[in-house]
Amino acid sequence: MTLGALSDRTRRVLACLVKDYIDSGEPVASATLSRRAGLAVSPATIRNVLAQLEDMGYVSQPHTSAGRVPTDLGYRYYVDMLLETRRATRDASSMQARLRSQAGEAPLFDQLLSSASHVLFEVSHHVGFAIAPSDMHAIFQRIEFVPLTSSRVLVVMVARGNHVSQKVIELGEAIAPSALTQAANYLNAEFAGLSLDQVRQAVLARLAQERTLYDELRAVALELARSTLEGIESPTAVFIDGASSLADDADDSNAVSLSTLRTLLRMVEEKQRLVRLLDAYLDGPGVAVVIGAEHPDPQLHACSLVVATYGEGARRGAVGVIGPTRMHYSRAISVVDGAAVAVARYLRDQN
Amino acid sequence: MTLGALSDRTRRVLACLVKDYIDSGEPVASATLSRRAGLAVSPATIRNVLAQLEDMGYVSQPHTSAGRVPTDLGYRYYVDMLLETRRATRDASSMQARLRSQAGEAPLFDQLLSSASHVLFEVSHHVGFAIAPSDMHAIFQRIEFVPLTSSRVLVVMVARGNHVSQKVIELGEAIAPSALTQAANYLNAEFAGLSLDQVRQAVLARLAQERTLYDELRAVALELARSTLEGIESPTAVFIDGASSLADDADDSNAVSLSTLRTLLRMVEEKQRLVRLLDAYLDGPGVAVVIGAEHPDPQLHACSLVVATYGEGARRGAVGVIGPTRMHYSRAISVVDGAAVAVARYLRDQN
DNA sequence: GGCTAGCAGTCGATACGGAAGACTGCTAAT
DNA sequence: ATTAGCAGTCTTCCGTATCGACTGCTAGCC
Repeated sequence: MTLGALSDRTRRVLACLVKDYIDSGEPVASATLSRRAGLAVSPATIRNVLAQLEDMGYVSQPHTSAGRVPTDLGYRYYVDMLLETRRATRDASSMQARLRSQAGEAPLFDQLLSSASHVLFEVSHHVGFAIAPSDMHAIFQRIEFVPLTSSRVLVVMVARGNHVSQKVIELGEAIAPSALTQAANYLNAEFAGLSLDQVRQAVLARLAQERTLYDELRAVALELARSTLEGIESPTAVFIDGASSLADDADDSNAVSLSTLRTLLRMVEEKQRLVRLLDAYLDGPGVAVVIGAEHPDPQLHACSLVVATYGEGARRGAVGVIGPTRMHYSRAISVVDGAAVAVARYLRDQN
Repeated sequence: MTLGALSDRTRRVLACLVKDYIDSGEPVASATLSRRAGLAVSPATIRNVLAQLEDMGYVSQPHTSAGRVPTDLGYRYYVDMLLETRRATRDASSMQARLRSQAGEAPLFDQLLSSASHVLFEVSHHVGFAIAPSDMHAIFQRIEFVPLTSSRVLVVMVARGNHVSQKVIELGEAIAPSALTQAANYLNAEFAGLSLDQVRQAVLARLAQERTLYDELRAVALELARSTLEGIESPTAVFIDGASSLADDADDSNAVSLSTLRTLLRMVEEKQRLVRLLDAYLDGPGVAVVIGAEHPDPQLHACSLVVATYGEGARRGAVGVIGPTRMHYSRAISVVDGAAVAVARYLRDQN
């Protein structure tokens, strides 16, 4: 469906209708459009146009004597128009400023993402989220062992981009603090610069090779590294803010029903569901919009998703907004785009 | 209001009415009570009793020809009966088992609390939460500095009870990794065993005294410690789970309205509000229940709160459940009590 | 051919009324 | 003190009537 398939006038009518409906939430009448679309034609003419648009599936009537409401396809057309015109006018600087004032000067990566979800919420008035890249492909920078008790160790692992993760390891036997320091030194010297995935493979390979354990220090270090990296891939870090906006959406009877509200709240809790959901959508760079019935999950047919990726290759994460299909798309798109750019810039600056 | 002010029969009628209403959500009729209360009296007699209870403010009628519904005062009486009989029959072991299977073998303190909020939600089907004690009174155990760049340092601080906090510090000038290690050694040797509050005061005092800086190493260490402890008191860690249950409560028209749902969702986001709320209620040990209009905030008049503290003195935190006034109190009370005991036991076991 | 004025037609929203059903409160009897 | 019986009250549910907001269509106009 190319953008040129509709006449210029028809397009303007559709755009005006969608905008009006997004603002008011009420079905839009032909008289209203005749007044506001700036086309100097009578309501009757608009009605003819609307009848065409309805045939093509862009708008629909809740009932015979009501105005028109955009269908998901109508929203889609409108959003595609927005995305088309937007390419020229990106402006990430205001978003970046907001993000900085929210996150502070030297945020950890997690703090940055958390702030991003918050700002996305504040600006869009919908649920905002930010998803970290999978840990597996993070670049190993440093590991540190902090003794808690004689046989229990806190591992702090730093990956490039101020990405910190921590874990407690229970050891079979007591281990001296000095041995821990040496182990950390060994691992830091040996593996810095590799991805966590590569580190894990390398560690396993060496453990298999040097089964003879002629060097006890090295054996301990490798064993510690193995335990640390053991379950690292499973949970992707996800930050969500603005669930309270869903209550506002549920107020409008024609926005979000209680059952979709429940679904969304569940998703906010069980964040990995959101990750799985996004995996299906993310391919190219730039902002993607998924509208209503375009979702595979029927529970989400009342929702739209605006999402953009940041980072490159395997080190890719996403930020975005979830709201009712009747969403202020132009604002959502620009804020999500801005956030993605700002996060990408952060990662680049942290070399 | 002592528990004895009502005759035995009247009390049984009230208890049965509350239980029935909690189960069904419908106003309870005199005929129903006559059947179920096990009192072998006719509905007419029950009606007389109900009229008394209504005069005393324990029950009310939604309208003239409806059954009775407990008032907040009625719930209060019922809950006080529960708390009275419960003292004997505490059983925290099943809760502890659940918690362990959720949190794993060697959880960080934060992980434990997060799991606690989750289990509270799962068992009670209402919003579960867990609040950490204020950081200020945590016992300093160990500090570690991890260099990120030449002038940026990641601080990892461990407090007793597997309580880890981290922060990035931006330094004015470059600092050598070896200096960081020495600084950490110095601080660990000097301050282990003090509360963070005490550490901070000691650090400030020494910085003021030794303004001459004759020992550069020590000056650097103290400065690092100062930066680390600078903003430590502000946010108390709060873990909340089960916001999606609010959607279920909002289904029942007579449970929670959309506006209180909004208020609660806001509280889930802005977690510090919950902390402030609780500060008002927590005094003694054991389970406390706040019902409906007993809340100072009118927005919460449709909600009840079941909460218990763990820990002692200044190192005290809380766990609990929030739900509609029509809540399954007996289950909520026992699960909250169990969780508090389990968390307290964890802290004790971590020496 | 495209545009528009006018008009009949459709459907939701609102208000009203009456019947059914669920309990209660009261009274009088036990 | 308890209870059976009954009148009274209020919600809920349905059907009907009216009002108002739009549309679709047709006929006429540029």
